[in-house]
Amino acid sequence: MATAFVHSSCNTVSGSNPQRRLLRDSPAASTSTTRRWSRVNLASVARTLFSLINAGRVREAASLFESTEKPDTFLWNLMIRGYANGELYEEAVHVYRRMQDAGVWADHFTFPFVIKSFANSSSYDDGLRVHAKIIKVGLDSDLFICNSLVTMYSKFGLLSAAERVFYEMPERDDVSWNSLVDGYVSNGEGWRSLVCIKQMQEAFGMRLDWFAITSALAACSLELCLEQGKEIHCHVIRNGLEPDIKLQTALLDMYCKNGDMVYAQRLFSSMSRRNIVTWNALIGGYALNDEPLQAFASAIKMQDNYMIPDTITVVNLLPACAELRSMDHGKAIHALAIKKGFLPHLILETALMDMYAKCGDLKPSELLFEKMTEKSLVSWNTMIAAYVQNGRNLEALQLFLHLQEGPLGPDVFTISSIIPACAELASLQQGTQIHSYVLRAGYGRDSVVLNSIVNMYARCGDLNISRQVFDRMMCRDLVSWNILIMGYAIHGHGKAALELFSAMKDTGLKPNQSTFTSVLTACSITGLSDEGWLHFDSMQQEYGMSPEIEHYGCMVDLLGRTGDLRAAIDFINKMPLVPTARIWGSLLTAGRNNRNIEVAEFAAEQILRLEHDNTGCYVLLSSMYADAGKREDVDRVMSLMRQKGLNRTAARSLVEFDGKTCSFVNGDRSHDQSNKIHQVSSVLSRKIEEAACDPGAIFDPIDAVMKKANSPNRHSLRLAVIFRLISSTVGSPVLVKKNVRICNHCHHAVKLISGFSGREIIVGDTKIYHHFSDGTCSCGDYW
DNA sequence: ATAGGGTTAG
Repeated sequence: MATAFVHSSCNTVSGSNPQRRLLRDSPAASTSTTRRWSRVNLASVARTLFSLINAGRVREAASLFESTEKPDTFLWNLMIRGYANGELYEEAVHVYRRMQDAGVWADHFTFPFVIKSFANSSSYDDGLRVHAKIIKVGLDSDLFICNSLVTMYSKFGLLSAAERVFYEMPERDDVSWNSLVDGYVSNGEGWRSLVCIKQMQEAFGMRLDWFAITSALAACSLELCLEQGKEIHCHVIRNGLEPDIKLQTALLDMYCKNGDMVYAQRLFSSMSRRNIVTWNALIGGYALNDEPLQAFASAIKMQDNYMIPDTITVVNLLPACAELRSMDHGKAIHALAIKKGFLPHLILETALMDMYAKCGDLKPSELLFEKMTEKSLVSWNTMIAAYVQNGRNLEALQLFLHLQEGPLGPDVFTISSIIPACAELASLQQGTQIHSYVLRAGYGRDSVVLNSIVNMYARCGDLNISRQVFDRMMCRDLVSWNILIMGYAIHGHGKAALELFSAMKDTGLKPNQSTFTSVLTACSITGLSDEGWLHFDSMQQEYGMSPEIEHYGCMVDLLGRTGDLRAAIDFINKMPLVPTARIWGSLLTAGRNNRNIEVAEFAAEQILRLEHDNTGCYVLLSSMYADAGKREDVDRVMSLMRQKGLNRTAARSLVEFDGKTCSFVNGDRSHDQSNKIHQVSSVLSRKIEEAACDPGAIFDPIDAVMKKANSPNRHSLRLAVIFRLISSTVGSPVLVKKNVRICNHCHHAVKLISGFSGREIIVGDTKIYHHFSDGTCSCGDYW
């Protein structure tokens, strides 16, 4: 052994560089006696250092190493290995640098440790440099080095580089294959890893070992291949592979991820030993598969078995709290995590943010997010999604813009949260920018993302672009069609929507429940009565579907639209489903539009029986009374609402200007141009009164009762429309988005304004889009 | 002496 050390030391020290020899061989050390003594000394140091490193005693090894004069390659390698195996990668790299500075040559033993250190400290540039060096010194065909490089590149996410090393290496062993397979799995490429495994088995006749099996199981979890996962399970049993606790847990996890909790539970019961990881996998499985109670039960059972919950247990339980919408459970777990000292922890904090948001409380989420010392893209995505889920679209958009100021770039998750926010806000400019980002970032083939973009353009009032994106999609799925049909429906293009529906059927796609929601919505909004009934029947007769509450709602809307309120009530009474507030809401609207107060009162009664806090219902009823001149009833309804401690939803109108969303409330004076807006509003109001057909102009008790700020002249919609009219190019359409439905007064006023200004004005409310032009509206005054 | 992933957030 000692000779080998001396040999490698000679290799390193002497070489053929006279200058190096000159530098290293100082006159004092060049006598033959000193050299012999130092060889003996080096050999004994090597033996001690070797056993210290193997025992994991790196610090002691380091002090011995530092006191050693002129350590040889072997000693340097030992130190680098000691640090790398102790996960002290910075130190390992530091030692490697000192080794280079000392002029000692790195060999085929050195590089695997160095590569590992760069790989695990995400030192991308250093990793590439060391690869170049390896090629330069001619070690690029070494099996161990190449295997390490494959792992390094896949840890960097550079799969094509990993593949290149793999395919160019002169010989490959099982570690080479397993490293590549793992590279695919850990980069989310489940399919490619399964293909690779098949190849190594079939084309190269290799046996799958423990590592290959665990990778294959992870791939089956990723791609939801339950059948292949089961095959691997059989393979384990058939080939008599000793299923150790890790392998069994990997199997358990595969069943959990594939949603087969029955099998997972069976496997779990059959296990002779279980550790914390096993329990965590089971708990995570129940939480993932919407069995929150089972998740909690398992956590309790786990503790009965003397297992102490760890960070991962807590992370796995949080989605169960979210699923139950139980803040109490969530808070208790949060408290436990604090008590146990699990925080701060990036993943745990992110999971907590998500839990609070899903339980409907954004405050704790925001606090957690602000205070996080380290934020990953997932943290940002979670917070953005939290805002969107809770209807706080403006904040979501602000946070999204804030994210882009930093080093992190939005990914598909970010995009699929933020696009619906743009749709809700009708932020066409923002949405368009994000669309172009999607194309640049290469997410333009993701059908989920594209579908949300088609929807976004439709909700931003641009049906043409929406259609264009749809037409250019590589593969349109059922959702794409449903979205586009709905887009045409809400803009009042019922005929076009129905044409799309038949085009969809021509492609061989089978409609689902959502398709019929889109189709029936199209019929009801456009008043296509015969077609509506035809499709309502065909959905049952031809497709064997049972209509859901939404479909019945559309039919009530349709009946209301044709003015047959008696038939609408009969239809509701004969429905096989229990009518919900949504159904009575359609009847209420029908009553309002047909000016039938009795029907409206009846519908409102039903709604308030189900939803005592439905403010929209009070408001609509009171406005009907107002229009009918029933002052006492207005007072009665409004005071009833106040008694219940309810406030009417603050009406808001949004417009986008210069890429920013501007929000207006009734009587708003907060805007830069408020003075001008109000001046124009007064002028227009006079013109509208002169036109003398405002239904509210003759007698308007609401105006009398409410403060002046609440007069229809000051409604948020009018302010928003005027702002947009005076601040945009002549001739371009005006788009306003509202959070409540348009009132009669505004509808009438905007019709006239579109005539006065010669501009197209599009107003999206919570249900439909009104296209005003030349003094008329696309909804035909029924909404 | 050298290369290796059981459970964790959207």
